Amino acid sequence: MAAAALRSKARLAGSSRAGRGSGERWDAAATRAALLATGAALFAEGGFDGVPTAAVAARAGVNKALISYHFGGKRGLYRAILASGFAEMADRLKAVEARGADARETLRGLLGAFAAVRERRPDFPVLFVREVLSRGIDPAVLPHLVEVLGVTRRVAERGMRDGVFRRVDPAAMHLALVGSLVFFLATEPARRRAMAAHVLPRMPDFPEFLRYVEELTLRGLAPEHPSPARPRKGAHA
Amino acid sequence: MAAAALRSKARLAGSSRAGRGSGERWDAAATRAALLATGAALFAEGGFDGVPTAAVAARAGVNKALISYHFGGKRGLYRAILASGFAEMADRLKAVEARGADARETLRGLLGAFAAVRERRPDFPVLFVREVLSRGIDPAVLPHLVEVLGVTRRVAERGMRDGVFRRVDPAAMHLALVGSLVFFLATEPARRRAMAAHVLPRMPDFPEFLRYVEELTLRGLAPEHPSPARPRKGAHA
DNA sequence: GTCTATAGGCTGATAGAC
DNA sequence: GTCTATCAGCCTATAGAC
Repeated sequence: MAAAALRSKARLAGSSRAGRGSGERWDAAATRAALLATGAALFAEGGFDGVPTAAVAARAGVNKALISYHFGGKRGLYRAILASGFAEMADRLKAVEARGADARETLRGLLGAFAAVRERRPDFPVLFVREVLSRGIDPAVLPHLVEVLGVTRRVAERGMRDGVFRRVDPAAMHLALVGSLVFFLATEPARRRAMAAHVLPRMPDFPEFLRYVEELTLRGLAPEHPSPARPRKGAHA
Repeated sequence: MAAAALRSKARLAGSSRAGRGSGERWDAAATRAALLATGAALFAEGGFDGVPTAAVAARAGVNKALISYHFGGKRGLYRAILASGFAEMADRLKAVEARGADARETLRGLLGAFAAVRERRPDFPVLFVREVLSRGIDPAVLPHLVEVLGVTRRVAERGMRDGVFRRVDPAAMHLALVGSLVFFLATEPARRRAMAAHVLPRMPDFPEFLRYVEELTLRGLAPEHPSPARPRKGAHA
């Protein structure tokens, strides 16, 4: 997690930075990437107010002053971290939606997208919860939130239209789904620690939990009768 | 929310404080109560690190130094707030369990207990989430958490034994249920603000959401066949 | 772009009078 | 039990050298 490691990682994923003169070819981009990555990890653990900029800079192997230089201050860094996480989340969900599968299959895909995000950005769920707990949602992330809401709303509506879901409030479905997943992920570190210390019994890991939520939701949303709403056409299962 | 109001509120709910000499009869208890109430509200909004002790003291109408005197410092006050909230939550859930109704009815009762806690302590859900997000769960609240976990686990097991729930992991059921409810409540303030600013569409209020979760869970947990496991006895609905 | 040094603000805790 | 006054520590931001 030292400067070198983070910087070379950033270099590999470098955002199209063509070579320059001598020693400083990808330094700026690497600095930013290191600060974003370290900031995500530390802010997730301690919250915005709980982490000094010195800690972020040190663990990123970067000078304190560069936070102000590149992000305009601590708050700016925090915003940048959030925005990038939300953007990725929204993009993935929209990609699943674009596949155009039926409602049940799309819903499964959305759960899979959650798993993918968790894989790539394990800190994001915690940051997400912290943000939505805070006084006001950052104006920069709100559009992404609205997009996500739109995706799940459309799945719900499509499912109801096609007769594979019973009549429910799409927003309630969204909140229940997102809430249980995000809560699970956000509290996973604490749960893991408690289990390691044997103060909590064994609890499911994320794949197991995902399966439970998927099953519960698909069963819980199933219409009363095998296939009622679709114009007409005999039962199909 | 000034000193006077909080103190008299505390006096009414005073914890068996017999009269004393002259002016200071219930002052100490009232001071503690005011600090606990104000602290809960402010820490919920801003988090532990986000709220100065001066702010808590001022809004409680109490002197800053009394936080150290009565609670041994800021952290001590925070702990006391958490502990009392968790204790009430655990007590309510156990009371529902003690009613001894069948699993489905008990599950409904547990959801009702959530609603009751939210009524009496609107800040608790947020504090709960913040706590479980933090580095380590406070040793003082952990026992309560384990108790809560035990209650839902027993409901799940009983439901499965009686054949009214299909076979699921009780811990997964617990996490999905608690997660969606707590997430809803913890994010309600932010959602409300966003809806007032017309940047979010209308979303369900808590009673509506509770009904959705109850319905989803009971349907989603229902066994495949009307009444399979219970020794024998024809279908019952 | 990066780094050092430092300014300036705020915070939690306490000593000691009442 | 309550209050005033004060202090030592930490934290963010920036000026200016390289």
